[in-house]
Amino acid sequence: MSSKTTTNNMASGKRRVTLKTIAEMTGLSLSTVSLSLRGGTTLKQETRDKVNEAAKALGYVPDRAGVRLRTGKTNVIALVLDGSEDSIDFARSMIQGIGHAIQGTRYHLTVIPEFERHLSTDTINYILSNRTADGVIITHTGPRDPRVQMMIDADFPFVSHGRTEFYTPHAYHDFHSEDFAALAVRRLAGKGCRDIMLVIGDDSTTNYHNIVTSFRKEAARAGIEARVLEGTVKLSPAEMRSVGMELAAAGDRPDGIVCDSEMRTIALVGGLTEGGVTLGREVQLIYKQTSGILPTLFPQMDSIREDVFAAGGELTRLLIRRIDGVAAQDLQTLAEPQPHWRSG
Amino acid sequence: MSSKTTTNNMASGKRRVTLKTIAEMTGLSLSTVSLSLRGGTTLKQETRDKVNEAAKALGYVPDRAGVRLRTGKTNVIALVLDGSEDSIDFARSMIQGIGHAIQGTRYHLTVIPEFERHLSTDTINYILSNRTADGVIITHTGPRDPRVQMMIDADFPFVSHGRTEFYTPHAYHDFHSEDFAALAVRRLAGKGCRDIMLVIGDDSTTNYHNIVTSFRKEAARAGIEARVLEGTVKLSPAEMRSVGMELAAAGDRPDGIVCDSEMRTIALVGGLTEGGVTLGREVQLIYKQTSGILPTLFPQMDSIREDVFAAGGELTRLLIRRIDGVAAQDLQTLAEPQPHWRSG
DNA sequence: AATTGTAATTGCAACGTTGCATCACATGTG
DNA sequence: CACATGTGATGCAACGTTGCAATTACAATT
Repeated sequence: MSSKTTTNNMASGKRRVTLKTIAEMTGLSLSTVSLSLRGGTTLKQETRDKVNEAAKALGYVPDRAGVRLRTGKTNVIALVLDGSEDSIDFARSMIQGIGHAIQGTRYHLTVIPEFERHLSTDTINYILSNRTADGVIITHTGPRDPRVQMMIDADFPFVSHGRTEFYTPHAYHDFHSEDFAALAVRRLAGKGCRDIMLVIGDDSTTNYHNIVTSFRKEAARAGIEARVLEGTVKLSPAEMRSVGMELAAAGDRPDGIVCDSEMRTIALVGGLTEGGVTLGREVQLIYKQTSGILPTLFPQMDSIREDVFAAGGELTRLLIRRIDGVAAQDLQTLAEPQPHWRSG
Repeated sequence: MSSKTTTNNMASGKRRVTLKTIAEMTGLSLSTVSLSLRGGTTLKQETRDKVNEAAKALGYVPDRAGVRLRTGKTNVIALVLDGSEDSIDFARSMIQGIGHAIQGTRYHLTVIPEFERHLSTDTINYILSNRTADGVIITHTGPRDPRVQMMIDADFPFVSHGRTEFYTPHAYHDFHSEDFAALAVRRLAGKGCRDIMLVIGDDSTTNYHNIVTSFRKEAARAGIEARVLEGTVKLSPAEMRSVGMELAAAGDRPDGIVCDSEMRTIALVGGLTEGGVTLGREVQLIYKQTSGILPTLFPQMDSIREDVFAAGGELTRLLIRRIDGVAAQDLQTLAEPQPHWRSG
């Protein structure tokens, strides 16, 4: 139809399909095509059909750079990936969850790994100044997390896996750690434990405080002894293992243990076993489970599960709504712990 | 200084720093600033200093959308994340490795999780047609991987974690599986094993074939019996566990086992142990280790390590050089397995 | 004084998109 | 008939960047 090709570089085979291509094909103007594709209601139905048809036939997909330059929207969400190894396969599950929730949307996921312990705002700062993404997901949130503070101040959309103590509300999705601790304590008490111990690591997170508090409260309510073994976050697996051995040998050995991390559970169980303790007999142990590996390894042991895949999905949905302007206080959800009791 | 503000939207506090900002500040033209920042050699040294100074003072960072629109370069590399769970923490290590190698470059990382088994070219197709990234990293490569074929055909920069059997060379970084198998067999033979078994999963990967072949060859050379337990990829951990129990009870029980996956190792060891076998006594076992968890769990057991973090870094460096135009056949490297023998 | 040569700088168009302001045209109203 | 109204469609500028063609500045040569 068209007699003169404009500035097509036909050299490289097929040219990229843009609004212009559709315009040329339909005989409409570029503006009309653009308007139509975005659902302009002032257009004739016939026109809109024609455009949609051509777009589909040509396999048109809007150029991200063009949109981004014009609108400022990156259509990207960023995951700041904590370097901690406490939960096995946490990263994969989280990413899969986000990826699943992202399907069919215009969003892409970029992952920014964190190397130093997450006290730093460097990464967030980078994201904000580079306009890397429209929104951010952070994990392992602390009570007064400086990253949260920074994004609140900048009025930048984000959602945290974990709560904080800030007055200003922000979007979050969190594991209900209080219920986790309470469930675990009640279970141990129900099994006849009188002297239980909480083995817990990262005291920089809000969950740490939630768990400790709830653990103590629920033990008091059940009328049993409660101890907390803190500062295990700095211990290597080998060191954690010897902690287990020492515990096994100790005179005041607890008869029930709650462990908040899979890595520490593995090491601890290794040490206890080597120290001659039979788990489930002399000592009861309940751990927080996220990966599916531990149940394979310790099929007889009680656990309470956090579904990280689901968390990733929920975080994503919250974030997208936040980006779309929903108020932060309407975007706060908790995930209930899922107990997996093994015997009676 | 400037009397009339141009089109600044001073409403929202501070405006974005662009080339224009620097141009206004230095009194130079926009083109000059752009040229200077990209190291134009025809500029006076004085001018270049002035521009650099202003850029630093203002904290200028080039707008990705602008660059991308103009040049077609996305400055993004994409990782196609396989959904398999064989290697524990594979995803995290890989991403950390990539992230580390990316530091200081202009590249960002986007991760695209794969859900169905990786036979599909949908994801690659999406990346190619959307110009999502400048290059792609894929893992768990198969001998005639259709994804590789597709990217070769499209002449699109990529690097695979794993080799293929295609004639056309492509960039890869791979674990030296042949050496892994040979090392393991020799170790077992050296420990006195006469009847060894390879427990191996995903037969869709190239590594599968490499390992099986090398395992058989090396066993023949050592003059010992060699069996291969195939098709374990479809088994759940629980099923794998019972395989271990059956093996423990079998009359023709092997006296040495090589296992290629951490997940299967855990389940297998669980089953064998429950079946009454003492690892390291009646049966020797060597596994491929990637995560650091297994050594904690089985501190006395031999393993051969693949450093996935390092692999991620190497893949990234190869890919970037590929994007920069280096020939594919010059971008092929192998990682040597690192044996961790525990006793003598 | 005019010309040439070289070094340094700049204008312009384009990448693909969006949204506002405008326009063409047919239909209605006084 | 002049004018307003409404319906559809379009022109234009801008987002930030780059690379080429063109321009200027200025010294050196004729």
